[in-house]
Amino acid sequence: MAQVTLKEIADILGISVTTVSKALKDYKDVSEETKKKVRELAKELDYQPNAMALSLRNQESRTIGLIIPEIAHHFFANIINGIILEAEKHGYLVIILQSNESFDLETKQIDLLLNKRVDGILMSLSNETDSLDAIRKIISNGTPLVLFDKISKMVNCSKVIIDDQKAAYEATEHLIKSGCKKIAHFRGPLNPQGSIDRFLGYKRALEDHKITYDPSLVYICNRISSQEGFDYAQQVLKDHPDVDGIFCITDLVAAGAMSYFNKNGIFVPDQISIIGFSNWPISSLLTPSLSTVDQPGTRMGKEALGILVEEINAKKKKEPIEYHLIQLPTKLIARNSSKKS
Amino acid sequence: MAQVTLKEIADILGISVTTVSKALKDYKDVSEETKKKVRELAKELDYQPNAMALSLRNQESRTIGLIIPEIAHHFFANIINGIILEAEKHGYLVIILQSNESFDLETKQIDLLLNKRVDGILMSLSNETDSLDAIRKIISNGTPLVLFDKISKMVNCSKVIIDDQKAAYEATEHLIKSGCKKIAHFRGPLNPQGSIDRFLGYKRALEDHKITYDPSLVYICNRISSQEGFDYAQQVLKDHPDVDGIFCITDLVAAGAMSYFNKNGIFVPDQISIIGFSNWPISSLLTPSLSTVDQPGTRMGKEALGILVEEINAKKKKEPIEYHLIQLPTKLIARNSSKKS
DNA sequence: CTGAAAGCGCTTACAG
DNA sequence: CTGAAAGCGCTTACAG
Repeated sequence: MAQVTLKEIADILGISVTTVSKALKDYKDVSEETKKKVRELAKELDYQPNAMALSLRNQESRTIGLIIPEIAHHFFANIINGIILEAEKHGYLVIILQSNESFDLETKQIDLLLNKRVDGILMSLSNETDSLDAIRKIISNGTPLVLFDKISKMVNCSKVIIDDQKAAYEATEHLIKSGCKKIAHFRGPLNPQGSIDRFLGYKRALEDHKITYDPSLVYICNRISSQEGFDYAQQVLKDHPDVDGIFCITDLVAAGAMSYFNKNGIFVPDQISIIGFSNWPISSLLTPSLSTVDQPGTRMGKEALGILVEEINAKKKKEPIEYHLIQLPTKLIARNSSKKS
Repeated sequence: MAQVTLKEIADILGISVTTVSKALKDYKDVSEETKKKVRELAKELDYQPNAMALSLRNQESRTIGLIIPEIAHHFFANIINGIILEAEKHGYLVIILQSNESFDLETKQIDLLLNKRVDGILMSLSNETDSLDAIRKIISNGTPLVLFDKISKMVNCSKVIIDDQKAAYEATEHLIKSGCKKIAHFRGPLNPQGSIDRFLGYKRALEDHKITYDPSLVYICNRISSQEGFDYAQQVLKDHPDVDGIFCITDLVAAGAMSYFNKNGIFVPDQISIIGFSNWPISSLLTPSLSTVDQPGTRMGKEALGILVEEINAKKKKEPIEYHLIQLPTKLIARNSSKKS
């Protein structure tokens, strides 16, 4: 059977829709007796307010939109987890869209969400994103927006990120302190801020420890794949036979590199130390176990959603909105892949 | 600025809302001249129909709901990927909820989606789900429902699954053919159908190859974690020093087991062969690379969504709905962890 | 204490 | 060819 409406309850009870509505919302100007009758019947018929009607009437959809480059990705999956968890607490539902690192898709998806009249949007940018017009449209349209992880500094809104530069600095410093003298970096693409910041952290750590930065030790992983890690492992040995440490943009790349070394009798960490980034669940199970940097994905999701809800509420009350920039702490996890004996 | 409405366009042009609406929908009873004027202004003002109003008017939300036990899980993440991809093609948005393997949460989430008046629901059951009342409510409510992966045979609706029994049979047979004589099974919890079916496939493969089934070789991983794999690896060696093969419910469990063996100088595959399940992205990078069974996650998501949309359309046209049971093929992936020399 | 009316933004059967 | 009216299911200011 279809869902019950206020009108049906009103008809059965022989009263008006208005009174039913008010009774259910516990208005003080309805008699206790009427309230009781209404409540009982509503319960019996399992009345549930129609969300479509509520949205239109209240001008809020109680839904927020999320655009993310990739769902099947450990870190993002954790962020989604945090967002959904927190959204449920605040009574929001989450529509998820995947940009697949495509700028065109991302642009279309912004329109989809805007048309859907979501109450707010959470976004992590694709690597391809070069124009910010679509994103600025969200803001000029009056829809609260919070950027997380893959952000652009050029957009004026709240942001939740990790301190990539500091995290990368610590990872690189960890290799240095464990005895590495010549450290390569398998970095991410040139465009995304996070990839730039990790590179800068790497570079700064070298300089602070009086190791000359050598651009030929930096390899670009455009797809951030294990295959690239595998291939560059071979390449870096050819280019620099005396390399003794690698800082990889991601655990996946690090795992690919390690797999090459394992297959070719090069001992990790004795000959080459490796550290990754992200702390994938399986990283501790690699042989040797992979050192890495833990990123608080779930927490990032929760924080981003929390700020978004704040801004939605401020907008409703027509209060001014203050933008936040939150940097979440990361944690270095030293395992066996960087333990020089 | 807020979004433009039909009324605003009508006012500017000095015509009625009705005509604007019809012009935009290219009704034949509107003059070309009017249509042109309306279209141009609509474009200029970037008019986008209000989805809330459309939903209420058309009695469809163009939104479907998805309830899944866990998002941060490789296989499920791929399924979500497939669902979202396909949904976008059909013009549907997807609201995702995570049951976290909790029956209570799952029940609440069903209500949330029903209240939201989603056009259809996609679900994979939690391990805890023992009562099917909430799920049957979806059906009696008239909302199309498709179950995938973790299903219950007791619910009368369409289902998309893999043939777990066959896949497990093949995995076990692969170990037998590679020379294993005494094969343990690190199985999943007792309740979920998939876990039962994989166990049955294991058992049947043994019997078909004249290996006596020994219940003491079966260990239950209630949380399906790598830690359980690690612990049971130690345990099985103690209980059965001559065990020479393990079929694990999941790659994660297998990785845990392999990590124990690697740490304790037990050679995989020479002493013990291991095969997992699911083909996690990192499984090929383990040392030795992990044999496994590939499950078509993305395809499963696409199929499930395709069927759901069919049923939504059939319902709209008041056509009878025919339930499908789709079994997707899996693929055995033999790698080094099961290669006896 | 109760309810008729207006309105959220659309669509469409109907009248002119 | 155009537009007034009704209606999707609610809420709330207002009248009685």
